[in-house]
Amino acid sequence: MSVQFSALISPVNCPNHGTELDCAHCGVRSLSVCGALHDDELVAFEKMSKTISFNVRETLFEQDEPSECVYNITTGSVRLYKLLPDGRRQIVGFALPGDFLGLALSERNVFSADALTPVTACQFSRSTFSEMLDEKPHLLRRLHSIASHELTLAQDQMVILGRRTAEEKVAAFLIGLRKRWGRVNASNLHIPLPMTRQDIGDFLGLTVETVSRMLTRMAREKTIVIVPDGVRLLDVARIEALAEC
Amino acid sequence: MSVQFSALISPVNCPNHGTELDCAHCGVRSLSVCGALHDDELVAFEKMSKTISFNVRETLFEQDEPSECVYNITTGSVRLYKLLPDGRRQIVGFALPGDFLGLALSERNVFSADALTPVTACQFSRSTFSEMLDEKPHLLRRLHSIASHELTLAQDQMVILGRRTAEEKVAAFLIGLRKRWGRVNASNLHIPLPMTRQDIGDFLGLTVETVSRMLTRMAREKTIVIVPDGVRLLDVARIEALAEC
DNA sequence: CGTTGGGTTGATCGACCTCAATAAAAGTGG
DNA sequence: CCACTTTTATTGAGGTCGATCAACCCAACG
Repeated sequence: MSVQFSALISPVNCPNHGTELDCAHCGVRSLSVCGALHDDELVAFEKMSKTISFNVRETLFEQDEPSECVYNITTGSVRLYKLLPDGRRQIVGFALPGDFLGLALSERNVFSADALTPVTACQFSRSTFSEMLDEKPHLLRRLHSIASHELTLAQDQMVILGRRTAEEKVAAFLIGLRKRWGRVNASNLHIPLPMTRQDIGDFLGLTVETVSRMLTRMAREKTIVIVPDGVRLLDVARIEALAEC
Repeated sequence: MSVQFSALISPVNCPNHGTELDCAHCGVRSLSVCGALHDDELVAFEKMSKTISFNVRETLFEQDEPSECVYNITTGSVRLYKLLPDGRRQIVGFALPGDFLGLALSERNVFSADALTPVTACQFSRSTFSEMLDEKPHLLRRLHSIASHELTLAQDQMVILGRRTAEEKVAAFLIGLRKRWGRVNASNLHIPLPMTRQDIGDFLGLTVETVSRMLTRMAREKTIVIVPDGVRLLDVARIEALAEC
């Protein structure tokens, strides 16, 4: 992981020298917006982008601030959240490699984003990106398809938040993450959890303690094993039954 | 209301005779996808659509069924919901006049939709509509902008579901509806509630009883008045404070 | 080696749910 | 127009799931 990471952030040292090499060899291209582009378009596309990296806990952008850029995550994970004035927090999603941030193309950011792990991303000026959408309808089509998918996921999350028990929430969370990691990473029984228990709680509408208790319970019942930085699923069928029902 | 309604459903009696009159005089055009079209495009657009009406409780489409059509609501309200196998229900939204159903353009419906009141809508074949998007990038752009907005609303709803108290949920619900009715209907202190208390509960992750109790409490404290088919806001600032915080 | 930030575990509390009864409203058919 | 049923809304009493509060563990780190 650390090897892969340092290899991928190397372009950061010369951010204005976008070479063809990056996009052509990008592991997440097929998953991303860029997957919609032909090889020749990709060269122009790459010139408009800048590889950028963030350290752990570093902020990509903040809620309500003017939205200057959009991002395509290449490595690492990002948490996306909204804060209430009194400090309550709702995490609206976790961005993984291949995910696009800035779908709304709105004047101001509708949530905050910060890095859970070291992160690399392709950064585009929002206005440049928006102009590109007017020139390349198939890119817009792709973006719309991604946004629709996100909307569907958000609606699934509404079911989880509104109508499921703590145990079902945690099970659904694990199943959802497993599916998403599966797009990036073949191993699908080990689920990396780069976020804290607090983050999971703020995503599921639970407290840290409840998340911890549910995970320990599942571990006690041999449904999962808690490992450093994640969990390993032992009884996928059981977790899916909890999540689906 | 009943007069307006019967006037608007008249085209239903001759569904294949879309006349220019409808779109040109449509009260919600500027709010809808169709707002993106020029007058000349509108004629072609209209030919592809069919005015359709639904009675109270009638189903527009059901979750997981193949998605044949997309709809643009012209009058009435629709509830959109997901069911869990054990009967628990999460309402993911209410569609009002001007709202578009079928943003995802997916093969199968991701939620069910049925009419809360008599409803009229413009119906398009999904495939026809999708082809039209390829020909008219500005229509796609409009659709994407609507989808992004819906995504933002869904994320706001996640905050409500995950991190707010029962009273705040009901307050946020009223404020949200007020804003949306304001686009259709100028009167903004009277808020029509075409849905039942059960529906509101299933939207907010509460039970009927809790919704009823919160509304009665707000009425007792002179924040609102409960009227037939809706509420009237007395102290908007107070409700907004509850919703915002 | 003290400090700090996660994570776990236990005891208690309370917001909301559940269950039950009643009231009010809306259909329905004569 | 009125009995009758059905649906929706309200209100109360009591129970419970997850929150809160508090203690403790452990690993990372200067």
